[in-house]
Amino acid sequence: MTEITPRSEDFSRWYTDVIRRAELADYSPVKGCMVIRPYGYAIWELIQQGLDRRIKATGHVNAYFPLLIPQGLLLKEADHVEGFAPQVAWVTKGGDEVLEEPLLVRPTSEAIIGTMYAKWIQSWRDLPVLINQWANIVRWEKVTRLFLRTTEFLWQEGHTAHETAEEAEAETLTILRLYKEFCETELAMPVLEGRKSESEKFAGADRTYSIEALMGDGRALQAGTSHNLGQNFARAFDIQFQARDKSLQYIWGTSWGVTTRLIGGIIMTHGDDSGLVFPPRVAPYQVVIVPIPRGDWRETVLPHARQIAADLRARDVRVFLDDRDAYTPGWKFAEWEMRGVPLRLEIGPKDIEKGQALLVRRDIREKIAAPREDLPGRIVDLLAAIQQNLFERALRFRADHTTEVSSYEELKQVLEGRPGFVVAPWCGSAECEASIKAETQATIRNLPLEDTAGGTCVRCGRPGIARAYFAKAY
RNA sequence: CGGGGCGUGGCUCAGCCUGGUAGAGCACUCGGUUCGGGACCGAGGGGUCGGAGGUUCAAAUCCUCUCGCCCCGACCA
Repeated sequence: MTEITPRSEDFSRWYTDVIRRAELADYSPVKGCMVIRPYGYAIWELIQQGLDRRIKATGHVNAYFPLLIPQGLLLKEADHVEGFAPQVAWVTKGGDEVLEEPLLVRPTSEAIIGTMYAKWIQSWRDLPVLINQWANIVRWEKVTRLFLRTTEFLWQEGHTAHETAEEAEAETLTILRLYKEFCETELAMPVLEGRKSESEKFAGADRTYSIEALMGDGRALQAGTSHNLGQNFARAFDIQFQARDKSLQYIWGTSWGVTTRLIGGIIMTHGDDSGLVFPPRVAPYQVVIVPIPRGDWRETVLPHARQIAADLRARDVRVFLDDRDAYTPGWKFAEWEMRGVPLRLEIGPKDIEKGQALLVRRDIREKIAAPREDLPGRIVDLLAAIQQNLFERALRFRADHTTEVSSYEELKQVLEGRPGFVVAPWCGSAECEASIKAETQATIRNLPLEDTAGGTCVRCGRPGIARAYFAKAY
């Protein structure tokens, strides 16, 4: 069996080892593209459910736009082209016919959706348009990494059109908060919400906001972005409406997305040397039942295990009954721990005698002898407790790995030693940002939403416009 | 795209330097005994050695080119 490199020894190897060993994903014959295997795809489905519910609850609807985009459409927004052109995959032939106008495989859908919005929007009465799409995207990345950066990936992308700048800004922030709440509630992954610097913002946006998580190795992961597009795409794609005052106006746009990268975030936030640790709310299996085979266990033990599984399913608990007899209980314990199942339930002759089952928590490895009566209720409570504990643990980790500094020497020193977020005043200049990046590899992850101006720039000593969160990032 | 490393049964690797009939452990299949922290015995199946070309009587091994993957940088969700 493939050994998993301990997380404490080599984080990168641990990450790829555990993904492949747990069968979340595998490399494919296509360069830069991975296969998301059933156990990994189940997590994505749970992410989709949780997110889709929230997106719809805030008034958005789903639609689907074409994968292929005519070259001419991409060219319409100058910053957008410049930002995405290096990453675009092209279709130049259909069958053996060379296309008059090449098609690009969408790296994002502003261009095609903007084009349609121009047709659909005539009046202020048509606004807002609040559409989301679940789709795949292709970006020709130089270097790929399972879940974190692959040539093709899955995501949701919201694209909205509004009557006023204020509405667009409110939408952008609504989604940012939605993402934060989702990550923290469902994934037990704390995130910092904030605004991106000019140099880090989306190609074609006025302002980009992001949520940033901290991984177990002290590097930051951008977990989601929400862009206020201003009227840039409206002008480029001629998305106009007649306003209440009869004047012709450009709409105010937003776009926002999160991707399958979130799965990488879950892995790197909660995993340990024994493998994966899944937050119950997105765990493909929340409980695995391991019956202890002794004697005629199929007659004596298995029926109890089946009954417990049925009771749990009735409470909407995702449960797997591992009754395979090719493996020993000890093997199954290790296997399901590696696969990150939050709660294991062991049941054998001894337990049946005592009218109990043995529960083992993945997060703290606590063993609990639980009486058979109201076992499902106890398990539901335990799953909630595990979810809570994982979030609090991650929050503590982030607090322990966030350092405020006031001098450049201090900033460099902290970044060399213990990784994590480093908070320091910044003057707002791209020059300081770039030189800090060049000298420390750390980038400004984002700037807090609340006004935090004050102090002097950690790099140049001019007045600070904000306390910036620096980190080495994925 | 620059620097480094690696491609040999499903996985991890040995063999390559010094060319001479492809190996190990794990995994897999079948039978049996087991099973409360990664069981054991017995019998099996499976590899044109990443690909192409070259040198040679003979290439996993030597030479050239090429493709892929991993790690570190620059770019990005």
